[in-house]
Amino acid sequence: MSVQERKQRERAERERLIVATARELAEQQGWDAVTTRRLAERIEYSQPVLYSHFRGKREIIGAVALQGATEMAVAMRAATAAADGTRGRVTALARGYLDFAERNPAVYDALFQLDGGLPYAQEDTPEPLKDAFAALLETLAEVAGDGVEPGLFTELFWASLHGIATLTRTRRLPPEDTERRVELLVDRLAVL
Amino acid sequence: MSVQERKQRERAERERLIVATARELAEQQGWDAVTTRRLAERIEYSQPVLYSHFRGKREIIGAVALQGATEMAVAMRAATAAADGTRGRVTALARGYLDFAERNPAVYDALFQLDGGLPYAQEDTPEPLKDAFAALLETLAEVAGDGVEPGLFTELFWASLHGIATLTRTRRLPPEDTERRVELLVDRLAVL
DNA sequence: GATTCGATCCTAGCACCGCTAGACAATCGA
DNA sequence: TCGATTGTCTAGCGGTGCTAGGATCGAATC
Repeated sequence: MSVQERKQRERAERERLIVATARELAEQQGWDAVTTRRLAERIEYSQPVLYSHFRGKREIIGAVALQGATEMAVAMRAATAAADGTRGRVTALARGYLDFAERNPAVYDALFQLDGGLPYAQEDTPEPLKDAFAALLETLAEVAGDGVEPGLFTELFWASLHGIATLTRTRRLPPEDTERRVELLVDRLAVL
Repeated sequence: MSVQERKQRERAERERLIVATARELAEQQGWDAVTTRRLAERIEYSQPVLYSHFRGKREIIGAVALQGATEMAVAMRAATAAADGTRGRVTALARGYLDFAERNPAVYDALFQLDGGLPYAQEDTPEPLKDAFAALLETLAEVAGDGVEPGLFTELFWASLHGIATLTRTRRLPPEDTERRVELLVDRLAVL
């Protein structure tokens, strides 16, 4: 029994190593640089080992996304907890979101740009994803306004942040005005 | 002279064929399916011919993007022209934008998701891109509100639409509520 | 303690990718 | 008619994601 348990532990450890290495490589050099060969070399195993843990590259992206979702939820809750007042919390949330996206571009891509094979906005959506959305909802529900579903409002607010984050990072929006855009967004969208 | 002119014409014609074929293939099967081999086969030339017109695949994406920007500007102006009242025009603009994105996903990707090697938000930004932004600005300037730069407001509105468009297409937002999101967006962001 | 047997891992290879060097043919100007 | 230039192609480079099949190793059995 104990031998099997040890093997299982080692296997789980190796899986964590794969995900961590993929994430690290992606943050350092972008997801294009995360090839199965390079990844295999870094974890000091051969390529096929990756396929004994994940169906393919897509699933590895998905694993990074799930890890990222948990961290993102933590980051957003920490940002809002440190802020005062309704308006302050909403602004802090928006900044926290964009900050996370800027600091963890590869994770953000895994979550919201790339195909990680994860189901979103469904019943079988993984818990970390639901929780990240919940973290947004918690703060935004109180500024949705009368007669507006908090969920719908959160989706819209999220979409706006997502647009800012992605367009800014791909240099389609000049980065220097981000703060003003955030303030305008909060001012207009939120009912304070 | 006339011989050279004919050759030049034929060359230009072939370039149009490449761009049109790339776009068609991308809309049919996605950009991943647009490989230089397949593209070459479809235009009935060998692969290297592509490289006598474009530096590489990236530039082909850029060419599709420019074509798409022109069409998008036309589509948005048409949408607003057919609408009545300030609010009607803004709503029509938003719908027109999302409609274009949904109907031309590959072109939309070339414009706003993929790397086509084009400079955005700069002095040397190609005219079609500037004009597409101008088409947004024309309608949105009048609802920016007092003391808010129309350009900044347009960027934010655009980012929100972009977020809705991309998150919806990748199934991260349920598509059935798009119309309600648009109405909420217009209601809140625009100063009517 | 030797031997079987199953799990584990690696080598080698598939078909495909973007891109390019160099051979070849067609066309042009002298 | 001949050389030079232009245009196009074949073939190939190093890379990709992924997998088949063989080697190896350790645990369990005799």
